[in-house]
Amino acid sequence: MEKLAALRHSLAHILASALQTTYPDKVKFGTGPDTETGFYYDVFFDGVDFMEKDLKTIEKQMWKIVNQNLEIKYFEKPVDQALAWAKGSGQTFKHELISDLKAEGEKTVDFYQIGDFIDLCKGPHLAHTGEVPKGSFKLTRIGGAYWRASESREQMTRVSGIAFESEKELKAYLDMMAEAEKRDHRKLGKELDLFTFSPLVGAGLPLFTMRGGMLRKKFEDFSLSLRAKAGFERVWTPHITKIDLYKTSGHWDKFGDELFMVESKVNGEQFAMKPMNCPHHTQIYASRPRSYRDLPIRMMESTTDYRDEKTGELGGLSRVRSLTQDDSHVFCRHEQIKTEVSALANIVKNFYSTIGMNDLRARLSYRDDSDGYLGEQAIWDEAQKQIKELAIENKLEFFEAEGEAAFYGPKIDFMARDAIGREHQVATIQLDFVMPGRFGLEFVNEEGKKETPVMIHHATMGSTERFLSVFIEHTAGHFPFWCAPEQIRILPINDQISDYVAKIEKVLEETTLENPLAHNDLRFTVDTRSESLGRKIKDAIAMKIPVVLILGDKDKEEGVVSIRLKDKEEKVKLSDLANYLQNLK
RNA sequence: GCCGCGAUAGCUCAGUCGGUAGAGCGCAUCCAUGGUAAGGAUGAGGCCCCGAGUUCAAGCCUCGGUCGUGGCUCCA
Repeated sequence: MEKLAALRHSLAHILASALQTTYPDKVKFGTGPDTETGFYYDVFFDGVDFMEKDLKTIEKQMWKIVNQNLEIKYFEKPVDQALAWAKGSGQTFKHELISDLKAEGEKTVDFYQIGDFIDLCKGPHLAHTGEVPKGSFKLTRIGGAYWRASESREQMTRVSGIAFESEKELKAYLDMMAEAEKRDHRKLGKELDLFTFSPLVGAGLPLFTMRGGMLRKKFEDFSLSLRAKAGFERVWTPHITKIDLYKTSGHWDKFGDELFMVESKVNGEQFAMKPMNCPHHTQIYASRPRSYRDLPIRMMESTTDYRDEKTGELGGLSRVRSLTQDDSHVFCRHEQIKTEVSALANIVKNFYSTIGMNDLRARLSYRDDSDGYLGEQAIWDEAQKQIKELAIENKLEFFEAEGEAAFYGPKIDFMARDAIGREHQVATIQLDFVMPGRFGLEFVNEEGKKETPVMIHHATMGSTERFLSVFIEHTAGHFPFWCAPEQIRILPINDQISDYVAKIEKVLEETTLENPLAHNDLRFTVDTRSESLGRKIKDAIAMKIPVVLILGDKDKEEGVVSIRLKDKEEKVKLSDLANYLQNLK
């Protein structure tokens, strides 16, 4: 790993050196670290339009440096000399970095030199540029990046590359990326006719087609049914609200800019489109006096929220402005937290193992020292301690992350690994000791005294839209039988067997699946187009229909249907067809 | 929101020097009635994203907007 880091680190310097040679006096360098897959360098181009097509030239120049097998020389400079160097060479960003080092009390600064190119850096580095293995790296893209990751600072150009220890590994990575591109849910959404966007409707506002609508419904129903079994009851809340609700909850201060506003034409009254549901749910809780005997109270909903996300952040279904949450809230006593969180963790495990995403990790998301969190530190400390205990008790594979908490409490965020090894954040369980107090929620305890309940927030899929983007890419659009919008397609070979087709259709119509996931009537179509069988099969495969029934004269004579699944073909007797379908996964 | 890139038929895309537009697939009609990944013929289909500007003339050049996209920042 150390070796790989040195390689990538050195490549960042070689990249910078190549840029320096190609654009003398026109580049100012920011920082150039190694990354999980390669390296990048943030540079400021002065009067140069650096374009994607220029990457090839730079890459060639980099290989030139590699082939010269230059020594990568380490030396130290006293901090003031380093500052003088930065000033003299016009490297204003480097100057800023060195100034900060000086302010931190550093006496000397580490440098590495490749040929004429000097850069401050801690290393590690290769000893010579010639150690870069043949075919081990590639410049991939350019993008924008803020200097020091701050929106208020200069825009740099980030030149990124990928690098591995061998050409073979590089190729494997490129293959993985190509596979990811093939599975891109935006592409599949179009090809499989699942969802669309319209410029007339607006950015980040997906429209689900008939097929996509069915897919959504299957998952929303599944999520609701799992929670119903755990004692959750359905509520319903309106999509707009007076902003007072969010002023009370704290969302107004934190997310006010991202609220869509609606104004009454009658009296000018302002309403906000709801960006989340917890505050509404508190008002259901608050609608009547609650006794400790009523707790825990478990509410669930599958409902659409609206967030005015910055346009640059929208993308496919991953980040939208209308997002549907399979949202749940538990109101309970402190001593009930364990049981409730465990039940929710089980729902999450059950949901993801059922759909074949078994590789789940939990991220325990804690607060950091920054502002913007509500509630006292002592309460947070207790909540974070509990979260960790719960993760251990529930045997979750977890890691801890500071600065990832919600503003009202710590979270257990679940990350699922998909079929090509990428991790996606999906479910969440959040402890909230803040919001109930802000809304003055209470219940009467055994002694007749008032107590404040704890709130537990949970979403199994997170947002339906984002979840579907993950699931589409996980399955590459090969949906399991239970949720496929079109489960079965019948392909008659000619027009003369329509009586036999009708017979099969009747069987399908009369079959109700008993599988709890697919508890419903079968969704099937008949391809009656006057096309060749080859064509019909090709089209059915293109649409990734899980079960294709081929019917011709021979099948009719034998009283069978020819079934074509993704990976096998078989013949099934007409009398066994219903049973066969019951057992499909 | 910021830094780039892009938008041409339903889809994927080509369009040279500024001179009013093309392919493949899909679609429609007809023929062919077929056995496991493209049968044949014919035809329809264009506000070249929108709005200004430059020009005798704009798909092409300039500016603004919309939408998409690669990054950054943000994410209840």
